[in-house]
Amino acid sequence: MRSSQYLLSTMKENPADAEVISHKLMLRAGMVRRLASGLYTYLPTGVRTLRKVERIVREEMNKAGAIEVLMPMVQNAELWQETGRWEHMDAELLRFKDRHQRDFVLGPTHEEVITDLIRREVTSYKQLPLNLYQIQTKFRDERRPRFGVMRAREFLMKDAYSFHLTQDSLQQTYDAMYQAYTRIFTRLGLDFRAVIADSGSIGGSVSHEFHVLASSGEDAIAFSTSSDYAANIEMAAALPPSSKRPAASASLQKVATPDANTLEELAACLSLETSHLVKTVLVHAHHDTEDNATKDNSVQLIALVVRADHQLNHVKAEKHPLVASPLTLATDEQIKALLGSATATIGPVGLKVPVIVDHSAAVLADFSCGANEDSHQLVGVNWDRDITDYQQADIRNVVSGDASPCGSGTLEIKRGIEVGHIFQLGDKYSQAMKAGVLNEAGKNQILTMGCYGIGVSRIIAAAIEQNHDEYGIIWPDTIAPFQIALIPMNMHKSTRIQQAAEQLYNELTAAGFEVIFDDRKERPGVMFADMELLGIPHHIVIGERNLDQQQVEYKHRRSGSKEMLDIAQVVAEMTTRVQI
RNA sequence: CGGUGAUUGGCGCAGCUUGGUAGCGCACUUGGUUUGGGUCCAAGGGGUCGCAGGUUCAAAUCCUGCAUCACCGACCA
Repeated sequence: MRSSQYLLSTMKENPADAEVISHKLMLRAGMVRRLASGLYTYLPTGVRTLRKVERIVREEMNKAGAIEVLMPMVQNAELWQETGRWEHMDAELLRFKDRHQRDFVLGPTHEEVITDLIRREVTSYKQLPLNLYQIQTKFRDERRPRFGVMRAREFLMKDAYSFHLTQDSLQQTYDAMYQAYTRIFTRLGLDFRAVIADSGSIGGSVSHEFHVLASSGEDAIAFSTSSDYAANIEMAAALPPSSKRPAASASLQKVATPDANTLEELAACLSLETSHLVKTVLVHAHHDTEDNATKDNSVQLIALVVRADHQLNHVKAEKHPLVASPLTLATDEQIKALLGSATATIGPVGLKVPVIVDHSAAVLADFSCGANEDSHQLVGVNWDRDITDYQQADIRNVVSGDASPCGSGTLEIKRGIEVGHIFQLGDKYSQAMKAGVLNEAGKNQILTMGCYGIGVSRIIAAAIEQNHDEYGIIWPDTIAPFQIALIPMNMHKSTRIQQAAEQLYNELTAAGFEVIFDDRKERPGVMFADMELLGIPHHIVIGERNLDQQQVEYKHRRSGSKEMLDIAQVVAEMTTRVQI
């Protein structure tokens, strides 16, 4: 590609609304442009990288025995009503009507469509197992799109769905996908980890996420310092403390804390460590009957208590049998109905609702909590003496230094960008949609399913987060928009340079390399800066002074190392240097 | 969804307090100059000042409403 005939669209300055480095660089390098919140146009350079990521994903999926299909992005509401997700997925699901006033959604995922397909097409156990995938645009109406294509509303995803007669068969495909994902992210040149994950609203039991490690990541991951254990913090179990609760020594007192607005101020005001303070949250209780009204004030509440220096873990909390899922905070009106005033200063003493205490808060003695009265705090509080009816559970996030639940080492927390997620779904969708086949005994049997996603467009942002420097992007060879940048110095002044450049361009292109030939009438500094910003991994500079020795300069973008190459050897040298 | 802030040429910004013919840098066009790290000089082109309404002789500027965008939060006693 000749840059004079291409659309480079590079920018010197950072656009004001970009926050993370990948977003800034994608805009500056001319990979994407924002259309509206969470919606992006891919410019030619962006598309080239997108297609390369797609290619690697496709190759490895095919190799792992998956078969490509393509499903519609627009889906009819009936399917979503069948699985109940028309109601449950709520605001994230973009709904609209066609000209006949029929309801549709823009597909955020395709379990319903693929299950509908399979129940029609597959009738015998002999056709199983099957693993079908597509690479397609998804739309999720994110409450807060951000970080450019990292959390966009419209994005490119590889989603695969497998169908089985038995759990063993599902486990085999699941393992194969785990291996395929490992190969994909390795080929993409990413520093990643597979971690134990929550299956969330998709459903199912067993699940792993694949995270690219980066400080800008939105997820926290807990690692053991001395084993392979790695889990999303949502799932990392906090072991109960081994220490026993000390005996109560203080008496219960109420103190006024008028000026304390934060936990730290409160702790200082009471001369306590924040670890001797507990915080209490009121949430909705789980209803046995499904259609219980949840909007009136008669809703049942539950108090959740954790140490003030810990964080409540939503995922753990909503899995507790007493707690409503999804986790729903009590409204001011509901708190007022319970306590007589809409205070935010809540504590478990004297509460007329079930109390669930985190293990580490339950070993505190002589601690402090809210007095259920504005600006007042109880001190010298003790379990069993002051609060008799409560139960213990693990409802907090692990923190760095906690004992690892695998039994070996302590936990360390790092941040990650979720680029892949695999699930064992079980029969959640096949049961709801009656997707079964005839088994060997001639009986209808509901299928068991797995599903496997990769955020193709997100991978690009994640790769940049891990691969950049002060000059711009540093692409891994496998996903660079171009492999080689050919940079002639002052070509328009020298026919010698021009001839050498043209010849090299033809030779490299004929040898199958993807070359960006910077034939613009620009000064050298402009070309260097643009090619570095773009992140092209291999640069070849043709200059008058080296041409006398029949040499060109080779520069490696990542290492910055430079060396001279004989012009006749360039194609052979590139063959050994460019990774494919 | 809640809070905060922003919206002036393709990008980054000033001007608004105190109303009076819309400006700067980058980018773009033309000519010259320079040529191994974003040269320099000169001349140009390009803006319904987010939208609607109001106040006023006069609104980018003051007032009202709306829209869009960004950031923070959505465990906090």
